[in-house]
Amino acid sequence: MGRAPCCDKNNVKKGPWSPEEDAKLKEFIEKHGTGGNWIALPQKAGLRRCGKSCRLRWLNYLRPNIKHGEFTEHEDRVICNMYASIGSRWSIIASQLPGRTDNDIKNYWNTKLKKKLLGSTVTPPPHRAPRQHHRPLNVMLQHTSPSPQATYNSFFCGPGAFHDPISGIPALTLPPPQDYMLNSGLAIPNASSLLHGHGAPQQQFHHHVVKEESGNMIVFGSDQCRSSTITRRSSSCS
DNA sequence: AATAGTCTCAACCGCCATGCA
DNA sequence: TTGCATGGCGGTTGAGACTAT
Repeated sequence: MGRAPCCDKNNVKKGPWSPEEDAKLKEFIEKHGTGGNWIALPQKAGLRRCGKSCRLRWLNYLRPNIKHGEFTEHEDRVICNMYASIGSRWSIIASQLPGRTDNDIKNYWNTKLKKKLLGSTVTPPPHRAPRQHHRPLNVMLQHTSPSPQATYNSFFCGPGAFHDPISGIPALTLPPPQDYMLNSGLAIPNASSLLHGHGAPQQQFHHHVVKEESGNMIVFGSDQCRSSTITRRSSSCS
């Protein structure tokens, strides 16, 4: 027996949302809220849409204070740093960028930022480990390879790791094995609260820490790479 | 101007966690 | 304790826009 569908797919409209549908959804939620039940919402709102689709549309597009368009340099840096630290946890990254959605950030990373970082000579990183979301970060990060950490290592530090296109030096390299506290105010201003938010006990954060020192960006915490720096100018994270 | 190739991003898919009966 | 319904998430897709030839 397969998994029950979340909605009657035959009676549900797919594809791009029309302005009328947008208006209906927005008006309904502004009047009544979501009612804590997205599955029932489309029927109540008179929409022939899947509840998940409504949720996504609201969160990614209709919700107030959504920011669209160009990412700022600061946002770029936050995304780079957090990706280096926690991997593709887009919702967590999005929580650090008010007005940005996880979908937005994910798209931005996949289409622009990643290319900026990797240049054209590097093979893409291996696939993530099977997803372990909703798990405490510290557990995830200490998990067996390929973990986000391993993924990150091979991504940024392994053979073919990306280099500064101008100087040719490794763009992100790492010091010898050592535990570091997640203490970079720049990297993840409230990473510890993120950990707590995921129910993790207070422990040292055994993972990469991205630090900025006088214009250089350094990532700490690998078990195979040495430290060095890159210039901000040549860093694609700028 | 036409066509092919590439890029962007909204939306969908399916998995997993959580809450509740 | 178990099973189901729902929420939330990350990965992927595909249509339309854009660019190159």
